[in-house]
Amino acid sequence: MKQISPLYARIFAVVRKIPRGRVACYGQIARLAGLGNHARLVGYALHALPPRSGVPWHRVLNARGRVSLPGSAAQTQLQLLEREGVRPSANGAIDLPRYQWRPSSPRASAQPNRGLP
DNA sequence: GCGGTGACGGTCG
DNA sequence: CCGACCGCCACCG
Repeated sequence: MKQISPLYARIFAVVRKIPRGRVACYGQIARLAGLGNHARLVGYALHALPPRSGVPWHRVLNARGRVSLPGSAAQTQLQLLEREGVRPSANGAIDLPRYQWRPSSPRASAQPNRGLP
């Protein structure tokens, strides 16, 4: 049994809040977790995350809308995303402005997320 | 206690 | 659009 740091716990908590069919980038998670712009820590935390944690780690992408996992794990993540209705564009990247999760707009009343077919 | 590493982000070419 | 460089911080040996 490993004791996770409160920092990790906060990161995991934020990732858990990502709705289905929606994605978030590492920097966004870091900011929501109160880590500032230290997105690397989020990646590190997710790396230490066991597969059965119940955390939707597959909804976390980098700022380019690309999967950062090396090897076959990337395929797995893409498959999980596609299963939720999130599909990459022709160039292989996910349309962030289209799928990115918005916990709550600073300027509520405006959700530029329209465009879903 | 120190040094290297990494599921990143932003900038430059 | 893509690739390379640097910075930033926690974890591991």
